[in-house]
Amino acid sequence: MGMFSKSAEYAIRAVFFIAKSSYLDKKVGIKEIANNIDSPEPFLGKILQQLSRNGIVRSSKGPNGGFYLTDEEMNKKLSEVIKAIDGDEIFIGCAMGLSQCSEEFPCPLHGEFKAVRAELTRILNGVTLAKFNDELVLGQLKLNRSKNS
Amino acid sequence: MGMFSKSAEYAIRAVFFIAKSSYLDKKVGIKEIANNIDSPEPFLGKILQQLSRNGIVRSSKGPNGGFYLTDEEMNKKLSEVIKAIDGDEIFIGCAMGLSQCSEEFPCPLHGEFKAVRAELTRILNGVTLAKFNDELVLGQLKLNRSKNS
DNA sequence: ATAATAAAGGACAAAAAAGTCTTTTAATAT
DNA sequence: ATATTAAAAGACTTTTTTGTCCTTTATTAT
Repeated sequence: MGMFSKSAEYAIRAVFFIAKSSYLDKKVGIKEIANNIDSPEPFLGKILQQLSRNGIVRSSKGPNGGFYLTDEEMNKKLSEVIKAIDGDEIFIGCAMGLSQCSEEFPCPLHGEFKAVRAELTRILNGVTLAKFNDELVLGQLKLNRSKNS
Repeated sequence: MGMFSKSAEYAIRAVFFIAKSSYLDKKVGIKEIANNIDSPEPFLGKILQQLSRNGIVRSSKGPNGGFYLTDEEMNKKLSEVIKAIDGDEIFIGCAMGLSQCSEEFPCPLHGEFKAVRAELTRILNGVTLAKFNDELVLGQLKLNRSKNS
């Protein structure tokens, strides 16, 4: 695995895609999202449910329904997206997996990993969903695996 | 999960413990390691096998056998331990899981995550197994979950 | 009201990670 | 040589993660 779980990776891509659509006041369905971010459709459904329950995205049922973001969600940090899916272990946990590791009783790597976690936190707190929308809307960035740039 | 897999966490703790024993020219068996780092004994065996195959630790069979490190292994970087178990995805992979993400065709988070990965790499390359031995041998650091400091 | 649409929810299946058990191989002490 | 010790190897089980499918609920257009 990479830095995050597969679910969290899908979540990030999905949220960016929804943000892009919301920019045009357009709700998007699971199918369209899945097609655009290369994710299995039913599995993505589960992830979107979680994001919805955690207030990261909004949804409406029925015809013309789908997922969307309001200004409120646009200002969510990427760290909140990650936490909604993977929890906060990556932000606070001990690198060696020692539950009793703390400032008071630091593990051998505690000091070193503080820097890594701080950098990770700083960056993921600094990125809001709105922040990338311009680039995404301009088409300079892509969320899927298509070959042609 | 945290930053690394459970297996990698056990591996780091085990390698530090073996380093500490090797400092005293003492080989250690799976059972003793497992007891001291809070890991399931047979599972740890598998992990030590992998570390051995990858040249991170040495082992000898038979009476008075066990795991140990020579000066050569003492100079291994922590990043090599992680890579032996988890592979190198965490050091090179795209945060969003996009396989085609690259310098040329960066994903929306590419630039931001470069900094995180660089910091992670810098730290894990900077830590050799020998480096922590003094502290460990002096007993200032611990590798298990025991309550009394 | 009714039909159509789309997310929510729950039960299930497959794959991967984590963990266990037993047998084999290599080393060493007697 | 033989018994003993300890890692290596392989087969297996459990748990977690990932992924699928089917039914229900809510919304909207007619």
